[in-house]
Amino acid sequence: MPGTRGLPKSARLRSGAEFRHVFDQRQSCGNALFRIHYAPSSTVRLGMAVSRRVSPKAVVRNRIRRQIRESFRLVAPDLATRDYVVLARPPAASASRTELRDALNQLWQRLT
RNA sequence: AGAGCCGGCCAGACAGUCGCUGUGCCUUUAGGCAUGGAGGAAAGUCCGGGCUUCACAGGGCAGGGUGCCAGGUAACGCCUGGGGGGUUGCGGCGGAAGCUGCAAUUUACGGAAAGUGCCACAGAAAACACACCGCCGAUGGCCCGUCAGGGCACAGGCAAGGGUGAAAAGGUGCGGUAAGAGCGCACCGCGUGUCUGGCAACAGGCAUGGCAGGGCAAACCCCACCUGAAGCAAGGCCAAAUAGGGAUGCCAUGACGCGGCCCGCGUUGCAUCCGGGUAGGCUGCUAGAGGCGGCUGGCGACAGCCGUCCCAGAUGAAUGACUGUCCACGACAAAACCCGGCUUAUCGGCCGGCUCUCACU
Repeated sequence: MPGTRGLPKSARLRSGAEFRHVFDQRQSCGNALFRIHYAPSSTVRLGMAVSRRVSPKAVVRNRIRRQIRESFRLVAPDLATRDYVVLARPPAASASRTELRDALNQLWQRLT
């Protein structure tokens, strides 16, 4: 079923207001590497927050972002229709690819 | 073949599957097909431009920057070529001081006879130079001696030697002298003048002065030259919802408040239009001091001409994920308006040039 595992623009949070809305719900869960905030919505959407505080190097931040995107893309159809904001925490900067994936999958599992 | 230096280039490769994003086309509002999609430093933001808005008659000051000369460039604090100085090594000349050839390396390299300031420790003295040890004591003084002469080191002379220091009024040698001193002379160094060569920095020759004067200007400062400010979150355009502003019209010619009443003033309804402007969107946004190849000019940086190519354009922010195979097992690190430099980070590999060593013909 092609298309069901895509990640078009409509499936992403696009503005500061949308991010603020999710954070203001104060609903979240997390582990050592990530924290996921969520809020009710009509569709499943993703937002990412990987700040300079996680790592000053753009390369490292990009690597984390891409793992989040890919991980979300694969599980999105199984998730409840909500807006999610994945917040990276500083230890994520030194984690390996598989560690990042495992940590994310663990959190998605809890949210389904 | 190996080592060193310099310059240029590459930055795991290939295949499959699933994604993201720019453009074009087809179908249609969701897709399909084709094609493009991080760097040599994209980085640090240290300089220089373009572009944009604001400011601006002209001149000056302050502030900031640059600092041997010439050239290159849009411009530069960059680059190229040249000059001077320093350091090191190997030589040459000379009795020495010193001079000089080659190679490597280094240099913020205008001014210290405009002024101010600083120069620890050591040392007698650190700048109108000085006199601790020392040398002399010719001259004057004292003493001894019949004379010849000798002694003392009081006045005084000296700055050669010792010692201190990063640095002590140029160095070497000869003469000279009581001892000494550019006091005299030769050579070297330095200053001044002049001539020659060079666009110039500067170099060389000749003459001349016995010799001016410590260092620090990446201390203040002086001189010459340059310099308006802020940055794409610049700037331009479109523009909801809500609140508020302005204009016009309409209705009762109303209602409420101030007031004893009239006039008056304030508040209040509906519709249309206008301008400002927030969220948001569009633009700026990538064809350019552009890449590649060739020819010509130039020692070179670079320039001119011709041909050819189009080579990221995101915006809560794409350029990725997974699997397999192979190898020299993959570093530093990712655009955010665009260029030119500088600086810093970096696993490896390829190509060219020069020098040295070894081997072979």
